[in-house]
Amino acid sequence: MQQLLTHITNYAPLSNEAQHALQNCFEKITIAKHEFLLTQGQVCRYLYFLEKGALRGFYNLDGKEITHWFGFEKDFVTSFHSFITQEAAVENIQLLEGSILWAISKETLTQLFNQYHEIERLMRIAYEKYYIRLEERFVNAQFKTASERYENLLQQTPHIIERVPLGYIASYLGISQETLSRIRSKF
Amino acid sequence: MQQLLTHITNYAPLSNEAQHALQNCFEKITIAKHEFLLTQGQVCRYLYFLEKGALRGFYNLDGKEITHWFGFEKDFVTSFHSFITQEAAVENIQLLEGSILWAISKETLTQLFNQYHEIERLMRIAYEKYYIRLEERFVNAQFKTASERYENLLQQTPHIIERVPLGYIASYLGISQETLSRIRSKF
DNA sequence: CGCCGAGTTGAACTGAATCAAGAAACGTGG
DNA sequence: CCACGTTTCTTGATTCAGTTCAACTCGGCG
Repeated sequence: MQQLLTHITNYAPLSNEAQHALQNCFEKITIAKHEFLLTQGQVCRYLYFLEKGALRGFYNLDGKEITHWFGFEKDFVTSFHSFITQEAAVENIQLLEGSILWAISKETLTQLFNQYHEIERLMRIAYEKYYIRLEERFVNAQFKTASERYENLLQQTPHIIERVPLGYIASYLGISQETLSRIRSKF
Repeated sequence: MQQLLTHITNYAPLSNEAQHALQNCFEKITIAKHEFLLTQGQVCRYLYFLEKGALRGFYNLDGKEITHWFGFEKDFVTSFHSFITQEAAVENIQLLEGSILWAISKETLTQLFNQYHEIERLMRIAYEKYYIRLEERFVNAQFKTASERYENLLQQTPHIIERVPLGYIASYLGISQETLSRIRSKF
């Protein structure tokens, strides 16, 4: 929990009251490897902070699993589309490792927004960061080659190779597992 | 200006005071076709609301112009990365038609955030919408074929064909102009 | 020991890029 | 209002990155 607070106060300072309110509203969750945090068709009611562990978001396309994001330590994770719109999710969120998470429901978060301007500000700033990250990934996906994307990934999250099966990484990069294997064999 | 207010109060309701404050802080701008709103290397200080007209964001890669977004009526436009971080922009924003815009500076917006919780909320909600939009585009870019992406675009913004040169659209879709031409010849 | 999932390797195929040339549309000045 | 150059769009031939399908290797585990 301390990790969560220090992480978010990096985004913006928070008064003691607001910190306490947050502390009371997040609920600790521990889940085992391979379990699901969310399956398609459900409405995603929670925003999660990942304290320890790893997970992936994926959806099914023509009978194939498409992994389109990973979550690691200190990431906020949720099915953004479903969480924001409260519509049924098209994606699944699955644990890649046993993990410790902190969860807050959409309703609770909305109440906190009403009570504390500074918490809503925090969220606004978090969205800014996440928007920029996504924009970068988008540009990479559309305008870089498979090898460039792989090298990029290695620089940004070198540890990912040891923690995530190659098939998922290939899917994340938008290439087939065979192609990733060939890219790797050429260093 | 009325258009701007009705558009944003669709996102979230605003008190009269907040609406007045906003009205006083946006500045009207009219610019001619082909002119630039921003060129790479500059810091983007403004968030714009596009009342009438069209524009594109593009950057240079290996001597080629890559158009990666368009703005039309009722869009908020800016170089998000540069506006958020206040670092030098990598992209250019150019007018595709003579346009009417409303501009607000980052400093002024920040002041409004401090004064009006509800305006910061509005921005938080705007980011949510824009995040979802970008996420959708990302998934399309990575996992759909060129023709599917073109058909998608036609459904979402059918008018785009008459207003934007095909070369820019091809670039936006992440394909070459020749390929787009061939896709079109097959309806 | 033999199975199973994860990763690698090979060969044939394909969607889209590139290079090159031509056709159509557009705008500006005489 | 036409003539000319420029920009925009199309068409064809070739090339290439990455997919697909299929077989094979390797390490772990019941």
